[in-house]
Amino acid sequence: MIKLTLPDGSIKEVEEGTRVLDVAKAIGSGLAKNALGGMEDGSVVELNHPLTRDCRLKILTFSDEEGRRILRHTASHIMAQAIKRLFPEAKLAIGPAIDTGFYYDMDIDRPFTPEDFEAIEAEMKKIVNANYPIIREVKTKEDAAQFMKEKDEPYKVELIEDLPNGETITFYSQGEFTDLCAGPHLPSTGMVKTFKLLSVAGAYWRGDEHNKMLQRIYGTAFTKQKDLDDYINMLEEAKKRDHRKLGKELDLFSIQDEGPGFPFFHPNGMILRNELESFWREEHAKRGYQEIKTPIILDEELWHRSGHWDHYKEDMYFTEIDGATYAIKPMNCPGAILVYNTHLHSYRELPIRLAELGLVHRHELSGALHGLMRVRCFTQDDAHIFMTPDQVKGEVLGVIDLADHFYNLFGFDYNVELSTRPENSMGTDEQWVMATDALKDALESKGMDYKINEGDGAFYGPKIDFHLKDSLGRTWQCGTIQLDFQMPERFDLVYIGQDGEKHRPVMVHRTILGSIERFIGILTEQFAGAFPVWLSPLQVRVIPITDRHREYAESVLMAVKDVGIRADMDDRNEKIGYKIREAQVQKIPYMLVVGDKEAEAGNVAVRERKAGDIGSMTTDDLINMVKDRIKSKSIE
RNA sequence: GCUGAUGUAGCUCAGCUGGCAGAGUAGCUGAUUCGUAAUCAGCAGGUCGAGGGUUCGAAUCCCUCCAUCAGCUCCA
Repeated sequence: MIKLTLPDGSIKEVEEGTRVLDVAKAIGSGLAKNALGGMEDGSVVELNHPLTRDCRLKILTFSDEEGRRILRHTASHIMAQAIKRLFPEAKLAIGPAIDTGFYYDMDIDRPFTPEDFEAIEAEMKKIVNANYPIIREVKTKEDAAQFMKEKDEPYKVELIEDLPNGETITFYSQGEFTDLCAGPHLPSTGMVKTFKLLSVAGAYWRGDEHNKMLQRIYGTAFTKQKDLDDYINMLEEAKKRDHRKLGKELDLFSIQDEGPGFPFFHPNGMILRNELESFWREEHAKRGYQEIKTPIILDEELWHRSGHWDHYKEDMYFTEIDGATYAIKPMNCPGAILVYNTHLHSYRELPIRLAELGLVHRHELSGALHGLMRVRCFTQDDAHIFMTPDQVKGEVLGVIDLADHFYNLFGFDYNVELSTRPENSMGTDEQWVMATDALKDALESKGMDYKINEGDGAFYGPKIDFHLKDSLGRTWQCGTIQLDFQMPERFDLVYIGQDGEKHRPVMVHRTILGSIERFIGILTEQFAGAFPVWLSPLQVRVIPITDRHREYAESVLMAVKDVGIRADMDDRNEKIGYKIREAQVQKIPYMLVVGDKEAEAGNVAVRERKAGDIGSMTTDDLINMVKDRIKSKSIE
């Protein structure tokens, strides 16, 4: 007998060799029905896995991330099997589960169309109904390679050949279909009840743009039809929150054929943007930042000195002035450095925090452009902090706190990544280790969870990145903290220390919002266009019921505008429902309906965009309520 | 940049195997003066993304380019 410790702490004794599924059955038939796999001492195992030692065991269901992955991985095999039946010439590459479903990469000359999905799904249904047992098998590397050569699956052969020698190589078979796969899988194809193919797109073999482009079919799978329906519904809802759609509807910005990736901000968008920027300025002034502004076009020679020429030229735009070449800045750092170098600095002045809302231009690939999220010109809420080496930790912690402050204000969830030394970077290994450890140390002393992104740092130093989610859950880098020992060296930055000698300062590049444009995109999706009152382009709309109330409405409007609230009046000759609907569609936070009753009592009938009609109050009370909301930056 | 899809009125979209370019909505004009998500009528609105080709005839078929969307790659 062996002892299993279950998640609730209870201990279950079973015979050695008992399968995970049998344990689930012994616990309860409901659990057995929902079981998709097991977690044995922290590693994922299949339902058919025999337990041979004392362990901690958890039965995985669809509510576990790992459980979902097992289901969806099996679904991807079923899809591959169906495609091989319909298109035997398709060559299989890889087919993993992902957070929202699964995909399989195939090499086939004929492009898949969404119309093919129906046929593939129908074939998948047959495979599910046939309920083939899924059988695991181990082969030696030689046998495995031989097997896939015979099947004429070149991508699989390549995968096998890249595995270390002596590795056990597992295969999974269901019916006539056998695939190289590490597993785990469900015990049979009949357990994949609900699935749907979603899209097809190109993907490079092994993610390398020099390799052949394969076709990737995305799908998803659930245990219940309702969950699938909810997921499809969620995708529909997310489309309504898309900042590109809302940006047009709310007249915030536009992107035109005349300037791909170069957004135009409209009056409404500028109000929001200016509010955001003035808040940003206040918060930075409070924390000892000084604001600067540096030119957009600077001599090419500067970019040779900074290292951008060697490491970033491909992403830069250039222009010519009086026969000399100038670069359009892709980053603000060299400008900030030139400002620093206009004086000799004392250690007493450090840290010097030079902030800049700097407009940068970068040549992004045309296919990468995405609304305001990825553009070719954007305003970084940049700052460069010049400091002594022993001030680094304190400064980095200060920036982490500031980022947290901003993100919390909007109720954003964010995740943190630490990016290490990339290829084609400047400096010595020692400098990189030192810089990377300093950032790690700061994160750990904050007790923050973070993911390491190997080789993803800037060319001059490692970085901490803050990622925010859009309406579809895709993440976008916003804040960043980059530690730099290189530029101070290259520009011979110095400060005079206590000893009267010259010393080399350390430099931090950092953003909080990242790019104002991207941040506005994220904000739009987070609030589905119903911005917090303080950011709303229009905060109050006065709506007289008929012409005869116009005069009173005018006096209300004047009173509201007088205290600095952004307000207008809809005195068109339309029915009240029509005007309300329009204001509602524009997501105006407060609608003030005024008719006979209000004019007589000196009141306003208040409709809030989310709560609806919240009753009558005096104009003064309304003004105070709105002012409080604005002042507190309430997100409701 | 790559793979695939898409591009028709300000916006959302219809337009079949090639045969007079449409709807809803927004806009303008008039009527209606109305109590919390769409009042009625009329008018106007187009180089069918751009350029080339096939054809008696092209929004529709072919080619090239541009832009957008999804994904890959890349990145704030």
